[in-house]
Amino acid sequence: MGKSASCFADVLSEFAKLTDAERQAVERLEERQREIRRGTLLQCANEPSSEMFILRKGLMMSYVLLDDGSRQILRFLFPGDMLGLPGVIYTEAPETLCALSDCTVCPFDRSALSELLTEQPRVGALILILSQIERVALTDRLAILGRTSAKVRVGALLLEMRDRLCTTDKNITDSFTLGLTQEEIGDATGLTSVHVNRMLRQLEEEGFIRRENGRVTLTDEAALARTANYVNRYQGLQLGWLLPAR
Amino acid sequence: MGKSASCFADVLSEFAKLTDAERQAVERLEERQREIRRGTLLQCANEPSSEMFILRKGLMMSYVLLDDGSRQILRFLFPGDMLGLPGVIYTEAPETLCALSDCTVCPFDRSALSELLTEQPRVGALILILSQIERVALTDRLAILGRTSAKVRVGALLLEMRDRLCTTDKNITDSFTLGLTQEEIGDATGLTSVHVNRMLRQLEEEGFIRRENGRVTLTDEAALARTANYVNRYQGLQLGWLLPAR
DNA sequence: CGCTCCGTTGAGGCTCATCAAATTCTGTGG
DNA sequence: CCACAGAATTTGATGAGCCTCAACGGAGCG
Repeated sequence: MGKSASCFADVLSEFAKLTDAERQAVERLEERQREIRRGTLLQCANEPSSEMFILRKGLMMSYVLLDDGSRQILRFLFPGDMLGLPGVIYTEAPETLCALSDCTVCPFDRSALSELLTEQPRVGALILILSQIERVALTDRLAILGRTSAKVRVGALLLEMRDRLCTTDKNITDSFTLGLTQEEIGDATGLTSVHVNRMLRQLEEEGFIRRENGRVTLTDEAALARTANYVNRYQGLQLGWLLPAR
Repeated sequence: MGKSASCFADVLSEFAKLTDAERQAVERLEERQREIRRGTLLQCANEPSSEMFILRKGLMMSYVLLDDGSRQILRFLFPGDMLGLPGVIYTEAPETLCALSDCTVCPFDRSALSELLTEQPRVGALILILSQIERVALTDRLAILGRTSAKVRVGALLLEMRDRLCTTDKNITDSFTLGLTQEEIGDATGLTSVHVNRMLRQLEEEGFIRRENGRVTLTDEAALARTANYVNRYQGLQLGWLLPAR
């Protein structure tokens, strides 16, 4: 694979071979590049926004704050993800985008997206597919939050993080550094950090995981996936029908 | 408005004026039409599916069953909605589509979508926008499930249902028939039907709503919306930048 | 060296689930 | 039109799961 000129083109290529023209058009989204520090906000909920981003390096999250002060993390964002589309279609962004580590992002104007969609319809179709994958991942989390116990929620988060980290770093198998505080895990799973702590401990005691200073090892991945109804939504796709070979 | 040849074209027209060619292409999705009875399943989770639908009349839902037997309702579906896209991009559908009332649906093959996307890029862009609106509605629900009390969850569901019913029936203001059992409300909000019952009663006692055999009246909509952080995601859109007038 | 952030642990209380049963509503066939 | 069966709603009692509050230890950093 190596360092491609475009992270996002690499993601799209997983689903369909791009023509040269398509690849060039996609690469234009990543012409500019910006380094941001951990904690930086790229977009703020309830504020106007006209920029979007491709995340090139690092870990980010999107979240909302409710007015009792509690936070719900909606999604973790990984290299190759396109960020901020919901923000630019509304007059006020529905969510906040925040860097969880130092990151590299490529900002682009919404007009760049508009051009890309109208001039490269196949790319538009692939972006729609990505949007649907994200949708399904969100509905999975909805079911987890609505219908499962704290222990299962934490386990499901670990599985999802592992799988998403894998797409960036193919070396990862069952051991990885999470890069999240227990409070962040709690805000993603609808729990308090205190209870997350107890659940991690319990998962460890019951032999599902092992922990050594920030590093997590899944020791019984199959059992974890079974209790959490977990499915990796970046696999099992069938897109042959969508884009005729040309 | 009147009876247009295409429900879906009417939805798209809310966001951008369609050309004649675009409208015709969209109308092709609704060439066939099928009446289905309450309880009919159009698509089953974990089974292959190659068909999609436009819902023309009635109320449907999508849900998943966890293997402890509990059900999470993911989304309620209203006339003008496109159904089943997540189902056709995966080899096995991620969710079940079920009719909550007698419905009229227009089935179409996935190749019809493929053609539409490649031949009418602006329509593709609009479908992407619809997909993003749905995404934001889902993240709103994620925050509700993760971070709010049972009472707020039920209140938020009432508000959302009212707003979605409004787009079909412009007469509705603050009073409407919900068309859901308390068990269904529970499965959508992550509660038991017993607790939904108590919350409805409490909302009534506290003057937020009134109920008369299946009909709900929102008597203090503003307060309800405030406590639930509710935003109607079909409003507040800004799409002028997306599709150049032609 | 002190400060802050994060993880850890304990005690107690509230919210919501569970179980059970009575009552009302709905629809269907006689 | 009525009788009946099944579904949906309502209510109560009990307890589990998770939150809240509080305190302490350790790691990183100025």
